Amino acid sequence: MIVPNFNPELNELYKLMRSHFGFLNWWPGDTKFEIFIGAILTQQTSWKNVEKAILALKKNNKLDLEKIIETKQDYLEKLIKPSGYYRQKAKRLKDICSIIKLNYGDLDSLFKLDKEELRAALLNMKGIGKETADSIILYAAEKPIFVIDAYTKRIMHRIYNIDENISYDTLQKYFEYKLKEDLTLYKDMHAQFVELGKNYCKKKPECTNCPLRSICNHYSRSYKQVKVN
DNA sequence: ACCCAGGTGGCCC
DNA sequence: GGGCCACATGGG
Repeated sequence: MIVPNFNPELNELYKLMRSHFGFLNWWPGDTKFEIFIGAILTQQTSWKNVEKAILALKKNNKLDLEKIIETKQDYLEKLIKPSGYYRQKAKRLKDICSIIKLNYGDLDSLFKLDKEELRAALLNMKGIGKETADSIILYAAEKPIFVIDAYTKRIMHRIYNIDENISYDTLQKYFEYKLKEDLTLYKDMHAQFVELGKNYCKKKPECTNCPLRSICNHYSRSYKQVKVN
C-alpha cells in the first residue's frame, strides 16, 4: 500500500482535540434519512443554513423518501432554499430518491449493501461525491469509513506540512491504515476535525489558543517561540 | 463590501 | 489524472 511520506501520531492528535472539544457525538439527526439528506444539503454550505432547510422539510412533512419523490420540484426548492444551490440540490434530491426507490425499494435496503458496494452505488448518483458518500456510509449506514474533507486536508497540511493537494483517496487510505477500524472513533475524529477547522484552523488561523499548537508545524513556523532564560 | 461555508459535476487538456 | 467554473444562501 502506498502511503504518503509522513508519520504523525494520529492518536495523539485525536486525544488533543478530544480533550479540548469533548466527545462530539455526530451526526445530528433523528433518522437515517435525515442524516442522508443533511449530508447532501451541507455540501459547501454552513450547517446553520442546512438546519433551516431540514426544519422546513420536517414542518411540511417532507422528510421522507416517498414524499421527496412526490413533491414538486419548485416547492422543494422553496423548502430547501436556505441551504444554497437550492435548484441543483432539489433536482438531485428528487433524482437520488427516485433511484433508491426504483433500485432498492428504500434506504434501509440500500444500506444493507456491503461497504464497497454501497460506496459504488452512492457515487453513481449525481450529486453524491466521495465526501458525501463516505459521510452517508459512516453516519447514516454506520459502517466504518474515514471521511476526508477540506478541513481535514488543511489541518493535516498545517500540522505536518503535507501536500495541500493530496488526493482524497490517498489521505483516506492513510487514516484507515494508521487508525484502528472503529466506527465510534471514525465518527468522532471527523467531527473533531470539523470543529477544529471551524474554530481555530481556519483559512485565517487563530493559532494562539489552538489545542494542537504543541504538535503543529504551522504554529512553530508562524509563532517562533522566544526562549526565556 | 468582501470572504467563507462539513462539495459536486461538466468540460477541457 | 488534475485545473477551472457554475452553482446560491446567510453569517461574520
